[in-house]
Amino acid sequence: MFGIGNMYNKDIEKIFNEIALMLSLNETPTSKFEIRAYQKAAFTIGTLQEPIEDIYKRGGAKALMELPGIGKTIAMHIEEYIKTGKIKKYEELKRKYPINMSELTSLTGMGAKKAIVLYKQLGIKNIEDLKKAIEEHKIEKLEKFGERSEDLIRRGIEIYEKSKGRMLLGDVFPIADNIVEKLLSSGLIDKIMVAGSIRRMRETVGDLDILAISDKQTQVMDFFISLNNVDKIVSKGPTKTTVWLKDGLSCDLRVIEPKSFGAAVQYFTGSKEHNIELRQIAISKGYKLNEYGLFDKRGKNIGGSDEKSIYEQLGLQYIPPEMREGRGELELAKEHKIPKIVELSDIQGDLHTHTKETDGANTIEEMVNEAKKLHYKYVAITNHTKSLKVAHGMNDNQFEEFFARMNKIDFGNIKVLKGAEVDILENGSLDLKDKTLEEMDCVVAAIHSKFSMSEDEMTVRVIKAFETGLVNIFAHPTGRLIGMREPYKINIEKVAEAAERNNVVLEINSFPNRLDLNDSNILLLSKYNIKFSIDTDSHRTTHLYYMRLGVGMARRGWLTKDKIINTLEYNQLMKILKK
DNA sequence: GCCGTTTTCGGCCCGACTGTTTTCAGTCG
Repeated sequence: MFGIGNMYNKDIEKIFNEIALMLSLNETPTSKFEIRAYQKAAFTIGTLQEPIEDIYKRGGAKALMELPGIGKTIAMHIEEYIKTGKIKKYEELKRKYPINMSELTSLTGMGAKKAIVLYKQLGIKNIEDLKKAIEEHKIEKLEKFGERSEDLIRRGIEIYEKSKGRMLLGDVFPIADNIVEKLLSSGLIDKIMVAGSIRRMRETVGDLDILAISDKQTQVMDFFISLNNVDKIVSKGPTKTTVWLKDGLSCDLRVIEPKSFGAAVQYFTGSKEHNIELRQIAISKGYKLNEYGLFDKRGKNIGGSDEKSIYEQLGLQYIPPEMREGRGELELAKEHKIPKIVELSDIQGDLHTHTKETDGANTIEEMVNEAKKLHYKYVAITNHTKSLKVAHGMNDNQFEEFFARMNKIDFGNIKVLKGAEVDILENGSLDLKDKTLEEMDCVVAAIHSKFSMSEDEMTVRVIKAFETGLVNIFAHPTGRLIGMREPYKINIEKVAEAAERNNVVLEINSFPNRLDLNDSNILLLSKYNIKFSIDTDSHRTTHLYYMRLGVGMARRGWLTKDKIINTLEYNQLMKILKK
């Protein structure tokens, strides 16, 4: 599932996006829409829940054509790629423009047209070439480029290299909070809100979108660019100012009129795909929707101050930001069938945490106290087991001793569950004696070694572990680390089937670089009758606050409270955890 | 190139800001 198979999706998505970019170079009146068609097809493929070759194998080109935005021509391209590994149309365009288009256009301010000017004038094919040209100050001498362009491209490359364009959601939150706090402290702002992908809780964030109401536009913008976190001003106007932050992230501040605030919040929260669909619904009802409001046929403003009412006026149920990804949520909203998705306040405890005994930074007392501050009813302490030597994993005796010590501690008004994050060994057995595991309240099992097995081997390994009957929760099921490590190859659907049979709960790990399962995994598995647990995998007290990230993933995966075991009261939870 | 309870042809989301210019194309979200 996450192995070779999904690579086709990524490759084809990239190829279609590149075709779109290259088509934009010799734009004729009709090709503008051809460009859009390829972009739309790329989006569809990029968000598919299963390998595209599976769809093709199942129903051929006909099945492909049932996907949104994919017609005869594009289906043929996909077929060609699956059969030959190549797409003729792409190869031809590539011969004409032999440059790394997706890499170059990922730079801020760089689109296809500028990229091709650089190629034709200086032979620049990729970011490496571009870096050299900048060092030699060749860019500023080009027509249509100036000193400022060169400067912005230089900074764009730095940011690209630092973060490959996006930062982890968990890293961006504090940055956003800090800016909001400072802006509010200026006393110039009546209302402020962070929109964009951070509001939708995407696992990585490309930039910050902050919206504010103020009658002192110029002063607000001047205050904004004077913040000490601002590295460079990209653009500055009365309604929109863009800066680069020292953290390596770009940040937009928009000052909005009160009567347009809801429309702006809706618009800048996105996603782009959601908004396009929403505008089409507006058009079908004879309205026009933009970031200033909702307008009727005569251009009369009929809404916009309040985000919720925009959805209502379009005959739609309100859609939580995390669901706004163009994945069918608008159809549900039309039928008023948007599920009541889980909220952070539903969470009653954390079932995956570590202490000093292994690789945690805090004592059990410190961890439990912090959990109490969050008003949790319970917390499970789940230290590593002996095979994980780097984390000082404990053996059976050490667990016995640790649990004996726990028995003597008065934790007060919170239940502290005895547990472990037990390694699933290469052969699918668990890293502790059955007896030790049987005595625990909460056994979390995980893969920490031998990541490079084949998909079949890994799937069998995990299912074997489930079949011991001793596993409560399967932690970070795909093993990916965002920006660092690909998921191991595993058939996650077979794992879900086994989880269903063996009453194993799948984890939604909230750690910022894990977020595993992620939203697409969750949506893919929604057809199985399984439960999830949203845990932080905390290694210090501050990590307990990552819970909101995991809840964000769950919300993006449309999960309701009843699917998540750590929303239960203690007694109910223990029934589920019983072996 | 895709698509259809307005359509198998004629539509396809829309506005702000920039740079290098003298009226706008390119880029972004």
